[in-house]
Amino acid sequence: MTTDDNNMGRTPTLADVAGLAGVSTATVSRCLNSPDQVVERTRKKVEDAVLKLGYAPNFNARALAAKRTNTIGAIIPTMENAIFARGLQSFQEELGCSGVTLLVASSSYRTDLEEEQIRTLVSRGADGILLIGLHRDPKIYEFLKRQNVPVVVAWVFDPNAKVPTVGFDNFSAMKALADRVISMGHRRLSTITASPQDNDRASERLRGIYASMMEAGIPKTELSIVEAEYGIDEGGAALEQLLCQTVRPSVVMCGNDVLAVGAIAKAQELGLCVPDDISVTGFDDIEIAKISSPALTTVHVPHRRMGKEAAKMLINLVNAAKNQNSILIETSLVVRASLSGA
Amino acid sequence: MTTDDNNMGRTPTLADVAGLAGVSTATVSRCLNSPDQVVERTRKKVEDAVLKLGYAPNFNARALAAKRTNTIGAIIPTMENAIFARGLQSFQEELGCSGVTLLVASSSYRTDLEEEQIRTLVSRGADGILLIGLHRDPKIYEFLKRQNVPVVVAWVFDPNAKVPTVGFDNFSAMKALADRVISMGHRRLSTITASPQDNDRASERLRGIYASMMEAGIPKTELSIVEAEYGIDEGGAALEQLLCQTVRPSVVMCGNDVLAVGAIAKAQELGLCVPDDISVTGFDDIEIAKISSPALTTVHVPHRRMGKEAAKMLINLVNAAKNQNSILIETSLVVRASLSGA
DNA sequence: GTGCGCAATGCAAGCGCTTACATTGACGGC
DNA sequence: GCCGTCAATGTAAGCGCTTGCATTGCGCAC
Repeated sequence: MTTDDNNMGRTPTLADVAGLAGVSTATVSRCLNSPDQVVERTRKKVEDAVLKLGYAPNFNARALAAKRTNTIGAIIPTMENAIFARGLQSFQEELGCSGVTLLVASSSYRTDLEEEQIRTLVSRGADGILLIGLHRDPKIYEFLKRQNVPVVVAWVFDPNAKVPTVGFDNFSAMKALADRVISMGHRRLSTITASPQDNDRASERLRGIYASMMEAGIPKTELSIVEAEYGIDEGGAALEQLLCQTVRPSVVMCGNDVLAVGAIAKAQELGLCVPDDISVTGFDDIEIAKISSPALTTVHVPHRRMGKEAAKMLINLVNAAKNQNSILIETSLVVRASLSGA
Repeated sequence: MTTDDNNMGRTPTLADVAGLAGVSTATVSRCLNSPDQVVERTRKKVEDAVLKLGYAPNFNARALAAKRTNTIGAIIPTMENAIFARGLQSFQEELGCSGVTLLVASSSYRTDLEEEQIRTLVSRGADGILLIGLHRDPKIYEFLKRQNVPVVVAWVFDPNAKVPTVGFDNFSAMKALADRVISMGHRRLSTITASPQDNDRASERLRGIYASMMEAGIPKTELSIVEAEYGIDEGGAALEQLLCQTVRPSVVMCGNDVLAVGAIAKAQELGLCVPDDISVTGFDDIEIAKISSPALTTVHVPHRRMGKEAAKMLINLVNAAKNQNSILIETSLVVRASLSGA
């Protein structure tokens, strides 16, 4: 027994396998990547050697040589709530069907971090990237184009964007909800929203509320706005802030279900009855919307379908590089007990 | 203007930067990795070239040459609920402090998938790996050891395991809860749990319940068990199943808060009053535990601290390779309204 | 002025893999 | 029996980077 061909020291390489199997590295490589090019007998020898050595290919070397990673990256604002997790899960499942691995990073809603992570993903050789929302420094899109990395943007729909989008119309969805709210007699409106600054979903939804108010002839000033990060406790805190104001709003439209559930809990804690004293609405229709008490009026977003479509589109782009048309995901109003007439 | 030194075609490489800056590739590399080895004037030239070219280093090439990726991998059972997400978030934050990137994969609670993903992470050159729970094929641990990739296991505590763990004592935590439940007079017990088959957290917690029953002289048969995947709807379905049995349990101890919230919602839907007709307990103490109505009796797990400690430990292992001692994360009982006397 | 030490830089050998191209040899048609 | 064909395999040139070692040239002590 020699000292170097067996399981001593270094982790085994392609060359080790080739040596053991008595073939060239090229043949081993072919066994791994396109087995049908190799005759049965040879393949068997190679497979035995692989097993015996416990060989695992070095991904980085492979990526370097092949200039392809079969990897797609996604950057989401946060992993901490179910909203993105669910869409991402089906995104991942769909990718998996095509043998593509998903790399996830979360930006904590910070554009600087996001930018850094985009660079990281690119330099890791992601064949494509999924981003949430369109709003970001144009330089990033240039960078991506220059690096030849296709991008799909999800969670928003904009057929005129310079990158394909898979998502819903945040403006119209929220406007539809606001229309309903206003039609039920609400006039003193309020909203708890993520900062619309760097967040086009939030700003579009806000626009939706304003548009609805305008149509109903309600002055803009009738909407009180509190910004909050997404979280149950944050929703509660935001509600308290709203209640401090001179006129108490009759309804609070929350940027998502998590905020809404927090707001409801806090309202109840403060002795208010939802919806009699104050109505609350959410956005997303995640599971807690249904089990909240009172159950949450919200906008249903088919996250899974969105994730799946985004994956398909990205795979197409990676493979064929032909342009893809943006896909509109339809949302729907779900009216439940947390909303009542004013 | 020549055709190849500027921003045409290919993405720029180290050599391009070196050419533009009029230095060697080694110098450029040093500028990027240990700037203090390079004199100011040279560094400036290089930085200008980098900017001008929009150069981004090729991670794979770097990893191949340097045999280090500054990357740590984590495989969690699911991204779909907040339980792991939160621990992972602080894990990531802590890693970020040391300039380490996190790669996340989710195994959907499937051991075969997990194994595959471990191989993927290793072949991607992860410097270390975080795993949830100890229970898995010993071969995997051997593989990891052979590949020289340090591992930390979280969510469980076992000082005798062959790998360091950062977690809590699932057995004792659940036993403490069961002790409380039983001390309140409950005798007809039930539990909704993940399949304890491949899940040591679940099996330990189950053992905890049995241990408590035994101490109280309650026969094992008094515990009805329903297995369910983690999810609100699944919790509801499991509850229905429990209610079909001849004797209705007076308490249902759920494997986590998500199941518990689902069970509560379903019970209420069926016209039962919680806790008067049936008590419900959870595990984890995530945010919804507090806002559920009635609020959930559960076991508080400091997920953030666990994530942070795991990160520190893994970084130590990667750097120094000295053995680390397992860390016990203390849990605590949180008694809220969902549990009452039998 | 000479020589030494040392900081700054360059040279070039890989890292482990893929793949275009070259080589081999078995087989069948003539 | 010869040769063309083609499938199976081998050869070797990179992929873009890091890094040990060699080289350069500067400042200083003498």
